[in-house]
Amino acid sequence: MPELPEVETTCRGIAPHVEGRRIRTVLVRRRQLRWPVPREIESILPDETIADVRRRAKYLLLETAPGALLVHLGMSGSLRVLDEDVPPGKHDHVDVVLDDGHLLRLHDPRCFGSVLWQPAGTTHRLLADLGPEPLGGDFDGDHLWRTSRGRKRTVKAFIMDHHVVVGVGNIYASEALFVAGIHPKRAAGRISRGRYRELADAIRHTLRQAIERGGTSLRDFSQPDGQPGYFAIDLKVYGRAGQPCPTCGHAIASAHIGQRNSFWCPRCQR
DNA sequence: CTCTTAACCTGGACGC
DNA sequence: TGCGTCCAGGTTAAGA
Repeated sequence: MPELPEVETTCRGIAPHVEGRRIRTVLVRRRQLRWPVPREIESILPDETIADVRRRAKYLLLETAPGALLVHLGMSGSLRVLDEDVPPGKHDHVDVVLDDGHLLRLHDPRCFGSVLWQPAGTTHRLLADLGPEPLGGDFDGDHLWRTSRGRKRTVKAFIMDHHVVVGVGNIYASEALFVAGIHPKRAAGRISRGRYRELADAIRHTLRQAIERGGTSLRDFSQPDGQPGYFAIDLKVYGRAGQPCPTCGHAIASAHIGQRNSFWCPRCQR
């Protein structure tokens, strides 16, 4: 389920438990995830200290001296900190065992997540061509406007393209377009600068709000029960086909846009 | 270069 | 209850 807010919440949730901790071992129970889990992490990481945990796009980076362990949660992944004697379940694919009796455990039923290795001083190829962070200083409406000139694809597909901006998943794409009043099927290259400024504001606002929710409803990442870090945001249009628009009452429409389920208000979004 | 499509893998919901 | 079908919030490589 992770979109950017969930990944950010996971990052904040695990950081206090793993930063400064030394890695004892890395246990890979299932190597075939989205990509094969590289074997070098099991030999390189033991005895290394996790200096920092950070997020880039939807990747979590656990920084150590020889390099960074990259974790992507895919569609169904979650990370939690557990006592090292908690027995693994069916979909607990990777453990990073720490020196304090805890471990960081990757759980991922659909196996779309990934665990990768990025040697120090290098950039993993999957991170090399990413666009700006939506909550960072390099992202604004002018960036969207400039990048979209001449593009004919739908604006929804455009903002979900992480060469354009990272971290805007299917849910928040629909939500942000609703907030900005832009129809998701409009051609990206035919939207004005002013409206892209509104859209950039809407993307930032929607993501920030979800992260705040995540923070306040954040469950303890070191507890073994319950789902860590996921939270129900009050979505205005996503998943609400046929229900009244919160603004005007018109029925919310839905359709697949580029194979992804999309929701919008036909009256409020043009 | 731009855009679309298929594919990775598993589980849950739903209809018969 | 059992089985088939469809769907899922991500992302990439390949092909048009």
